[in-house]
Amino acid sequence: MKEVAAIVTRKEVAELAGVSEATVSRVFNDVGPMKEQTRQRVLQAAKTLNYHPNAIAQSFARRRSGNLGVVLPYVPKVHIFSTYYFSEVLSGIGEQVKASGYDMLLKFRVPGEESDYSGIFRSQKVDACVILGATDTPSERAELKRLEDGGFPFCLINQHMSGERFNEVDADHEGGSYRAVRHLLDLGYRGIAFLSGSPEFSNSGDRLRGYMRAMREAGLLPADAKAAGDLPAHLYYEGNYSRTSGMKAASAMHPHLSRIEAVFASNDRMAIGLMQGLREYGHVPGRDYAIVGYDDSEAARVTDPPLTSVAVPFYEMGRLAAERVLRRVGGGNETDGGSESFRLKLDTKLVVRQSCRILR
Amino acid sequence: MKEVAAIVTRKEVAELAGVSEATVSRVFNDVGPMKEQTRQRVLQAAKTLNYHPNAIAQSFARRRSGNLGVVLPYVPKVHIFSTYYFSEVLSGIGEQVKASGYDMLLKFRVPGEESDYSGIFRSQKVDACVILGATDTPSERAELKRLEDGGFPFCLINQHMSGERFNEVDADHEGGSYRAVRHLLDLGYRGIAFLSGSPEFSNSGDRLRGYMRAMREAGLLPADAKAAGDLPAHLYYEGNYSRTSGMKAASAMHPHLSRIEAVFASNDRMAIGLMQGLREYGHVPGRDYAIVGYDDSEAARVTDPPLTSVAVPFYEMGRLAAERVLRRVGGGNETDGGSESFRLKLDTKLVVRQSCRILR
DNA sequence: TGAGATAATGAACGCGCGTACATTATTATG
DNA sequence: CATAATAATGTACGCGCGTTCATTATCTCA
Repeated sequence: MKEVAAIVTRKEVAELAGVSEATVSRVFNDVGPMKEQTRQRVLQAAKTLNYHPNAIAQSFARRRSGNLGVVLPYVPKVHIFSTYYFSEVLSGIGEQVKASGYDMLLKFRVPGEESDYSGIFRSQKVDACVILGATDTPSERAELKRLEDGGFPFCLINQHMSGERFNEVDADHEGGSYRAVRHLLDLGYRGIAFLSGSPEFSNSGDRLRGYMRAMREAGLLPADAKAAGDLPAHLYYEGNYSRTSGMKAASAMHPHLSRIEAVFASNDRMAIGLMQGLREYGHVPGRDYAIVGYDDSEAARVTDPPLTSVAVPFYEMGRLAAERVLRRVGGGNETDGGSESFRLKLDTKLVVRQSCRILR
Repeated sequence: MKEVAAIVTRKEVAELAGVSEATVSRVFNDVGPMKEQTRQRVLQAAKTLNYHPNAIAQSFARRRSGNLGVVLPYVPKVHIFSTYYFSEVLSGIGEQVKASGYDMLLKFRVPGEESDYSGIFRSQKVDACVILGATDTPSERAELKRLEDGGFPFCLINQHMSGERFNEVDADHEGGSYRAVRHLLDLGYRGIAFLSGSPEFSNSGDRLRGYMRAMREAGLLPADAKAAGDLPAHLYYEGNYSRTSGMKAASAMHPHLSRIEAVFASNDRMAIGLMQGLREYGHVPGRDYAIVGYDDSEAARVTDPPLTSVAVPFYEMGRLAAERVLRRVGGGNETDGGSESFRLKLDTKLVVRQSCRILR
C-alpha cells in the first residue's frame, strides 16, 4: 500500500486553467453566466488533474450533507439485514436514494438510549431521516416530538403513532389481516387462532384488529370484543416475529389443537416456525389445519406446503418514504408544496397458496 | 412542521461558559491539560444549549469523514438487500461499524460505469471502503488498481483477483464445494451434476474447482480435467444465482435425469428453484435424486426436504473486512502494524439435512 | 467614438470545527 | 520572595468549498 495520493483542490485547477477559484466553482455548479471557452478550459484542467470536488467541504459550505439517514434498531449479533421487512424496505430506500442523487447513511440506534434521534439531527450529518423499527413508547414519542419541533424532516415506516402529526408510510395491515381471516372463514374454518407479534408495534395492533373484525362479523366473537384480552385464551398467542417464537407458540398451542382448525400468523417467519413446531406433534399444515402467514416473503414460496400469505409492499413503502422526505429537503427535482405532514397507507394483498384447503 | 431550529455552535457554548472556543473544543475532544472546574463549566453550558458538535465541520477539520463506504452493485428494481449474501455481509459490516464508532455510507455502483471507485475516494466522503459484488473484468481491475495506487484503503469481499495485492476477505469455497461433493460420493452417488453460478465471480470458479477435484479423486473425471469445458455436458449447468435460473436449469436437466443421481448447486436459491422445477417433472428431491445447496441460508431450513448446504460465514466475513479496513485508517482502537495487504480466507462447513439419502 | 448596459470574472469571507503557537496563570524549588 | 517550570487557556488560522459584492471586459446604441 502506498501513501495516500495528494488531494487536488479547486486552487490547482484554477491555476492550471488560469482563472480564479470562484470560476472553477461556478463551472462545477453551473452557476451564473459563463463563457463557453472559459468553461472548457476549466473542465480540461480538472480532467487533467483528475479533480473531484471534496464532498465534505461541499457539504460544509452548503450546510447540507447530501445524506439520507436511515435509522435502524441495533441489537447485538442480530443479522438485521437478513430480516425480510428490513431488507425490502432498505432496498426501496436505496432505489430512491440513488435516483435522487443522495447517499444513504445507516445509523444504528440502541433501543432505550436517549437523545439518539436528536443527536442525529444536531450533528448535521444527515439532511433528513427515515426511521425503521420505531416503537410506540412514551420516551420514543417524546424524542420524535423533539425532532418534529425542531423542524427536522423525518418519516416513520410501518409504525403509526396515533395523536401525533409525524410523517408516516404504512400499509393497510388491518385490511390485509381481515382479508386473510375472511379467506379462512370462506373456506369453512371457524376455530381460527391468531399468532400476534410484539404489541409495541402499531402494525401488530392493526393485524389483531383485522382478525377480530372478521371474527366478529362471522359471529365467532362477541360484538363488543375489542382487545386481545377479549379473546378466548386458546385463540390468542404471542411471539416476537422470529421463527423460534413461532416454534414456541406451537408448544403453547398443542394442548388446544382439537379446538383450532386454522391459524393466522402475524408474519411468515412465525408461521414457518409454528408449522415446524406443530409438525413435530404430527400435525401437518394444509392437511390437519390451515395456516396463513403475513409479508409474503421469499420463504413463503418454498415451504411445504407453500404458504398463503398477505403481501405487503415493503419495498414501495421504503421508496415512497425516501422520496417524500427528500422532497422535504429539496433533495429531489421538485420541492414539496406544503409543510403539512404526509401519511401514506399502501394496500396489502392476499396471495393464496396451498396451506389452506377447503374444509367445508 | 416548523422552521429548522437554530444550530448551536461552540461559539455560543464558549460565551455561556466564559471560555474561548478552543477550550470548548479541547473539552469535547479530551485534549491537553484541562482544569476540572473549567471542564464542568463547559459541559454544563453545552448541555444547557443542547450542543452537539457539527459532524460535517468536524470531518472537514479532521480531514476524515468518519464514514465507511460500502459499495454495492446497483441493478434497477432488484431488491439487493433481500439477497442472502448481501444481507448477511451487510449485517456483519454494520456490527463492526457500530463497534468502531463509524457510520456506514452505502454507495450504489452501476456496473460498467467508469471512475466510480476513484470518484468515491476523491470526493473524500468515506475514509475507506468495502466492496461487494466486484467482478473480475479488465476494466474493474484497472479501477481497483487505481484505488490501490492512490493508497486508498479498501477491501474486496468474496472476490479474489489473482495476481493483485488487493485486500480480500474470502471463504474456502473450493473446500466447501469439495466436501459437499465428497458427501454425495460417500452416500453412494456417482452421477453428480453441477449447477454453477455466473463465471465472472471468483467464487463460482472456486466451487467448480472443488466439485471437479472431488469428482477426479473418485475417478469420475479424467485426471487432467480442469475446466467446465472438460465436463460432460449432462453434468454442467449454469445459472445466475437466482431461484428462477435454478428453475430454468431444471428444464435443461430434464432430458438427462436418467444419468443424474445428484446435484450440487452453487447457492441455495438455485437449488430451491431447481427442486421446484424438477418437482414439476415428478422428480422429488431426497427420494429420486439428492441435492446439496450452498450458503446455508434461512430458506435451506424450510424447504421440503430441508436442504443439505454448505455454510459460509458471510456475516463474519463482513465484520472482519470492516474491522481490518477500519484499522487501516486508524478508525479502531488499534492501528494496524503494517501496510501489507491482508487476505483472509474463512472456513466453510457442510450442514447435513434431509435432501440426500443414502443411495448405496 | 464615447457612454451605458450587460456579461464575465475576481477578491474576500464565511461555514464550524481542530490545533499550533503564544500568552497567562499556577506551582515548585532554592 | 524570586525565578523557573509546568499547567491552563487564548489567538489565529487552515481545512476546501459556495457565493456576495466589486471589478473588469465586452457589447450595443446614439
